[in-house]
Amino acid sequence: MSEFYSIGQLSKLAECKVPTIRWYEDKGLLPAPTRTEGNQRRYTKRHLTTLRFIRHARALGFDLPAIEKLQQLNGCCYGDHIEADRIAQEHLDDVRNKIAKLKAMEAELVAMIEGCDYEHSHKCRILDVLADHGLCGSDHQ
Amino acid sequence: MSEFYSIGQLSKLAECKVPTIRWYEDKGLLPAPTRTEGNQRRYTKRHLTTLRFIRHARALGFDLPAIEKLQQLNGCCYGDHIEADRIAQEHLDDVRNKIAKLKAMEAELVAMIEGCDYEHSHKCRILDVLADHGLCGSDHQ
DNA sequence: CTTAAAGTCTCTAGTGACTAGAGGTTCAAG
DNA sequence: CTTGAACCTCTAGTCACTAGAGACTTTAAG
Repeated sequence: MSEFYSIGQLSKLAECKVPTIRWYEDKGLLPAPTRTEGNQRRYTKRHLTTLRFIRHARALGFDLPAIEKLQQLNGCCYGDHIEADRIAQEHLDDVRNKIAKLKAMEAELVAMIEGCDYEHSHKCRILDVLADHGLCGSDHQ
Repeated sequence: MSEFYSIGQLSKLAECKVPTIRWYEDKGLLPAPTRTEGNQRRYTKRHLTTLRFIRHARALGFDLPAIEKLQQLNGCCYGDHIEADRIAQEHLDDVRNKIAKLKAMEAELVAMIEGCDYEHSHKCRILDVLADHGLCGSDHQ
């Protein structure tokens, strides 16, 4: 078994685009790998694990600074566990806030679209509502 | 009643920051107002109406190209109504997609946080799950 | 061994919708 | 007339990438 992956191989294995890998290295999330004599990157299994960690955390919506903090915790002591929990909980709150906002948007959009009875009124409620916040029910920001 | 607003007054009336107003003008969403001899902007009620339309549409999550299209519809003919409806519906689908994705994230975050029983296992499930996608249930991207 | 194709390198610029700041000018009140 | 708030333009920064240019390296076929 060959020990090294090129950036393209790593890209396929981790389902992460090549420029994104380089970008993570640039930002310090993925350690710089060794290079060939011709200056091309050669990665190890460890890099693959790290990259998968990053991608998984991204898929869950963590931002890069949070991921960097999570990486520094290795989970072997109680403090690490508490801190990981705090970061995850904070992010969960964030996600829930976003959901709430989007649901408010959704409700208002539905009301707007369904309330539009052009056939009868010959006025488009969608454009009316947009023009006048007073015409819509909720107090979105 | 004075006919004109300064950019600061408009800002307060429309609850929109001053640089944002200038930026909308730059992007062609808000018509360029007249200027004083000293080159300061002077807005009319019409500008206020337009700016409120933009802000309301933004609050509902429409992006600027969509808002520009909506502005060009005045709602007085059937075609306008159909088009406004199409744009709104498309955006609603978008919003619902985002909600679905966030809910998937939420579920997985909750599972991760609640499944973390550090007291017993002395391993932090949060970090474990992030390191290995296989440990989590869903097929988020 | 040569050659061609595919892969890789660095660097810059663009995305969306603003926001922040520098450095200078104008307005309105007293 | 002075002062200070508001205004002007322009540039750069945000986030997490993505796209592209132009040059170099690696790999597989012949």
